[in-house]
Amino acid sequence: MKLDERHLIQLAAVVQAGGVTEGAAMLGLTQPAVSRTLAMLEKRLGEPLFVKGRRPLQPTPLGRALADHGQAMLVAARKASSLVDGFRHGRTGVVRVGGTPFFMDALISGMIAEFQNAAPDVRIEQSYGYLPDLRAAIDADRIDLAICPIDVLDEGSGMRFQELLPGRNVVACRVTHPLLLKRKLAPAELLDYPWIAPPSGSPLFADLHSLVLSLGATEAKIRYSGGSLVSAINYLKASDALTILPHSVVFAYRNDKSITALPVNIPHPERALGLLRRTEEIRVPAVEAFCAHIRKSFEDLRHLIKRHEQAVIWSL
Amino acid sequence: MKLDERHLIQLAAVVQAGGVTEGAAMLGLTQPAVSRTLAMLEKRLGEPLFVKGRRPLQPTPLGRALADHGQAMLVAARKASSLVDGFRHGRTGVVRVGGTPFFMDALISGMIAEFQNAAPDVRIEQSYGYLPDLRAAIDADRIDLAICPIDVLDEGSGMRFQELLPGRNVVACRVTHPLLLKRKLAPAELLDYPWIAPPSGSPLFADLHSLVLSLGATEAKIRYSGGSLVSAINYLKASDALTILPHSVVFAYRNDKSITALPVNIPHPERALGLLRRTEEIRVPAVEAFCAHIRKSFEDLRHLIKRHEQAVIWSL
DNA sequence: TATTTAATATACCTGATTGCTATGAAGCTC
DNA sequence: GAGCTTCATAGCAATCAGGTATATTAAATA
Repeated sequence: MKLDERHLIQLAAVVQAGGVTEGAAMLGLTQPAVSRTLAMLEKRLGEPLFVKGRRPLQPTPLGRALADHGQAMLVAARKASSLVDGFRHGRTGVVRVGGTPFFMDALISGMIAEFQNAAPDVRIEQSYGYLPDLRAAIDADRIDLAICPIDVLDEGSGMRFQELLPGRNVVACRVTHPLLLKRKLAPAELLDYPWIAPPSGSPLFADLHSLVLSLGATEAKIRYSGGSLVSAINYLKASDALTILPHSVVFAYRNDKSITALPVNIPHPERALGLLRRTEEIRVPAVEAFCAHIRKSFEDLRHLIKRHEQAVIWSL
Repeated sequence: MKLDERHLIQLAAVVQAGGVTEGAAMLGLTQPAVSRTLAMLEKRLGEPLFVKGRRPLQPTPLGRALADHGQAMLVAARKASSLVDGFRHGRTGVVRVGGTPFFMDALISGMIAEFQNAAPDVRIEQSYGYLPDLRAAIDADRIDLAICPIDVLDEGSGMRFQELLPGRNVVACRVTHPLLLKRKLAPAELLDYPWIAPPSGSPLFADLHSLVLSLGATEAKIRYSGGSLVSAINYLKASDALTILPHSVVFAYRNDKSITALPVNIPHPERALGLLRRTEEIRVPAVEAFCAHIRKSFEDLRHLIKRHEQAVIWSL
């Protein structure tokens, strides 16, 4: 016996409300509509759903049992509705974000936490990678967006790039580093200290190479490599080693007061940190909201950096 | 956002089946119908439910989440359907049966067990009472049927009566009772022994009274009263007391070989055990099936009694 | 790469169903 | 029994769900 789901829901509402009129109102329908539905149901079933002639409308056992199933449908329908509403406002869903390890660890993870304070029902699936992998992942729809440094985006790739921060690297060291005591720092002195190599394959690795070249050398004294950001920072804290890091990453650790940037200018890369997405991406509100949050966060970060630097200048 | 339940179910079927065509088939619909439903859904939501251009049809996160809710509705709908089917064949439901204690305990309880061997999903709610209570209970729709002795049913009461067994009482005693040894049993001797009184209010109680009167006395030596059937039987087994019982009840205990009926004729009541129901009862299949089973069981019982008595005659 | 094949989308039509308003019938309350 | 509330019925308009036929698209194969 095939039953119309709508009918069962109306039945459930009536049983729950204890009357046709109220049940109809609960569903935003008129009483005659629901009344007819019940009459049709009874006719089709050949069985009554309510005992006749009792005013506090009393369901038969069958009526009650069917109403229970209708109730299940009703709650499913409600849940589906609220799911859609949540989804539309970006309050629900999944965002798959990929990015380069250092930025993700230093900056993005915290921004994700902030985002989820406002949108707790959006799940974030993070993954790591560098530009080629990330592009492939976006193409294959394994991630919704990537956050990574990028120099130039070839047109027609179906990708959209939005800059978040200009590229700017610094040489990082611990706050007790001897070079910080020098009144005047000769760039060549950098080569006197051991270096931590950024992950191979990362843009930073290439930047380190060109830095070394600009210093007139062919290679630095690489003593440690392969570690994640935390490993590098910890190593940095415990030694006089140097490494190259994005300025924003060092900035993010400013409250630690354990690492800082050397006051030495190094060539900044022709590259900016940015948001990479498909242009013809199906507009997933949660993803939109997340991207908006990330952009907002970086904008705030830019201002913060600017204010911070002015403060430093003032204090000099 | 209001969503049509039917649409969600179709979505669920498609997601589950992994294709529109198969999903449609699963629901007994054609492919275009379901295809259009999905298109409409996507249009209304403003969000895609499936990622385009992939043949092993792949739902978007939203599509999958909505399909889950649709799945819930689908199982509810299936359950409702099977509920109705079960109900129509009397395989599901509740039967509320009232009856006089002795018959219920001695005969009906066993028949209920047999019935449920065939219809395990029908719940039986048993209650006790005598005719006036039972009639009131039927009227108030507290029970679906009553099984009790009844003499005459006034017309126009909205009740229907179906005879199950003719009224026939016997004097019961334990198998080692001294009166059973007597070659010829004078009815007056019955009064020499102590008696167990049936529950006050029961027809049997009235029968005992008229039996005593027919023996020329005004009252028997009542030593025990108020007990249920089991109490009475146990008392009977442990003493030379007598009591009046329906023949069928004593018959039901024949395999116990602990109580029996005295070979003495006593007036049988103008009353028959029967099934009492409302005439305009809404036809609940489970109730119908149960009544049919009860009538069948009593018919079998009648034959059994007849065969049993013939065997007894042969053996004499 | 061209061709075939399977699956999905679209177009169009019909009948059923839903929703409404208006109104009659039936219970409950006092 | 009067008045009030609630349920049932009738009639009507609009929508929608379902069907068949067909175009389009994506996958599979040569």
